[in-house]
Amino acid sequence: MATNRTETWLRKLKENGYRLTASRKAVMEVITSSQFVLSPLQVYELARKRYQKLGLVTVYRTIDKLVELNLIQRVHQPSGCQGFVPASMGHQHLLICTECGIVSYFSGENESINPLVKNVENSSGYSIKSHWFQLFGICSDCQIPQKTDSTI
Amino acid sequence: MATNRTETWLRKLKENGYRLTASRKAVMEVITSSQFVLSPLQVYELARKRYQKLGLVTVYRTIDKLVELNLIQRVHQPSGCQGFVPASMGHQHLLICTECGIVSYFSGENESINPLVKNVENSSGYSIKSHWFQLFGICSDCQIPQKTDSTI
DNA sequence: TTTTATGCAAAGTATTTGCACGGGA
DNA sequence: TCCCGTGCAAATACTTTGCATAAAA
Repeated sequence: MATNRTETWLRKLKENGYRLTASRKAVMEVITSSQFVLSPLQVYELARKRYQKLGLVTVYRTIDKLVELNLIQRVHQPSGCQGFVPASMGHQHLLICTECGIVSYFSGENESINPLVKNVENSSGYSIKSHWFQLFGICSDCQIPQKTDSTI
Repeated sequence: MATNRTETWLRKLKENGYRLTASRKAVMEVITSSQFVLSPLQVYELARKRYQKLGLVTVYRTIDKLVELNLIQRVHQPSGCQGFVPASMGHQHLLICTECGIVSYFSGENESINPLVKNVENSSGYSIKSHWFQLFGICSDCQIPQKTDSTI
């Protein structure tokens, strides 16, 4: 079942002259509907449940396109950076649970980050183009000892 | 020539029961004396100028040890995360020039980041364990059009 | 002398490319 | 029909492991 987000994505693909194929649909639906960081291999395994003939290579190629269209983003973590999540709308930052891997977004530009960036810009002489800000922690569900595992 | 930092590193290696070898010295001196993010392969190439017999495998193994001893840290960038720089003392953040790759450090905890982290912690219910904050921009040297390239 | 560290070769992973076929538009 | 997209196989990184030798302590 395609979510609203998938619809949007499919439209955006079309707008950019890409074809709508079963493979792409399967890959998009998997990433769209996941709250967790997924590696290409995980995407492949999950998407094959929706479209048996899918190949891993196509997953890589589709991921490239989705990144290019700014529909998904690569997530960097201490454990590696081969994971992807849907791109947040506007500029948002990631909050990642190191227990279950669930990802949420937050923003905090004006109040805190922008002034700091300005400070650094002034004192360093750099022209600052972008920033990364990510938080790692334990989500409320994972703080309850009994419930540590998760499904995608 | 060994810098002061290299001396410190060699001492720390010794303290932790590791042997001081020509290979390790070469690797450490290269990373210590570079202002730039270096990949294992780059470290290998540079360190071989100091110690011809060095093997790439030893570079990987030495990097592991240096990370473990908290003497170097992995740097995450949009282009990938196989680079390393000396670990900053205390908790600092990275400012990376996307033109020449030079890395510098800044701090900005109390004034801005801590309150934001607290906010997110309260509103999300997460127990936040760590954060990443990195800035990307163009350093003052690279802002002068004539001088864009760099050497390591 | 003892034991760690090294370098080489080989084995794993992860990702990309070449190419003929299949399926969207 | 036309041509993009696909899957397979192979190629290419990148990194780790096994093992006999070299070298630090």
